[in-house]
Amino acid sequence: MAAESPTLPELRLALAPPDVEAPLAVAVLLADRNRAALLAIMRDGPHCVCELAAALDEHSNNVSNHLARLREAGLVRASRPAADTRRVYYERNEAACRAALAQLGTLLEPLG
Amino acid sequence: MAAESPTLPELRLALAPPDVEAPLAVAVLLADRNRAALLAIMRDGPHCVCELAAALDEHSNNVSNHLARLREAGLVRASRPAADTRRVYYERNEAACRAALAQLGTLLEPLG
DNA sequence: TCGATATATCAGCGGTGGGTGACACACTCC
DNA sequence: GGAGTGTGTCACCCACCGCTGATATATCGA
Repeated sequence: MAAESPTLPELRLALAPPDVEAPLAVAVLLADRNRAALLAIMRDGPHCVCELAAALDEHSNNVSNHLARLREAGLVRASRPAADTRRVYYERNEAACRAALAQLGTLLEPLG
Repeated sequence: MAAESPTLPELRLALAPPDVEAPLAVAVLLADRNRAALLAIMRDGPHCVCELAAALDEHSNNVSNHLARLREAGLVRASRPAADTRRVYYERNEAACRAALAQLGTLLEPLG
């Protein structure tokens, strides 16, 4: 459904829509205030869901839902430590976070 | 509307919701396929709206709208070059793009 | 076992934002 | 001036997504 223009300036080609799926997926994940805040809070170490929910003043089921999204993307890990088996602690996967930032770099950094 | 939990594990405080406005604004901008693709395409230099619209197979008014959003955020610049005063050429503001990536780094990079 | 706490999952609702179409404006060429 | 092209703006519609409430599961203490 493009506006067809028969004569584009100086016939500039290389006009295939670039593949932005990977950086787009990262941006969509970060484009929510609660998910962004969750990642920011967890920079100082692991936290359980109830802590994070209290910090954000949100229902824990909502926070759990956002954490699941981040976990599916690999940005955070969940564990139930032996010292506190009742709670689930989430922590950042720093390697994955670095990789995600690198993906965004494909949009925001200059070419090559 | 938080799930109030009277006894958080080991009284972990510092539970104020962090300020994520700036990186969030960047992420929201990038979290659209057309805007992400626009930034990616413009890495190889300035393009006019009709070129970009053709590349994305989108209506030019829609592309113009997305470019306006990017321009308001400072990520791109618009100009009407003397060689082709009929068209408006958009180019990336690399300094602003670097700054935007740095903002996202506050979410994805380790603390301090 | 029963109750309480913590987390997870899901259907349904409502607000937000992108696409579309109509229109206005700028510029060039005839 | 008038036609054609390129760009910008806006109201409207609709799909998508986050929040909510209900429910299920897990773990521990009494």
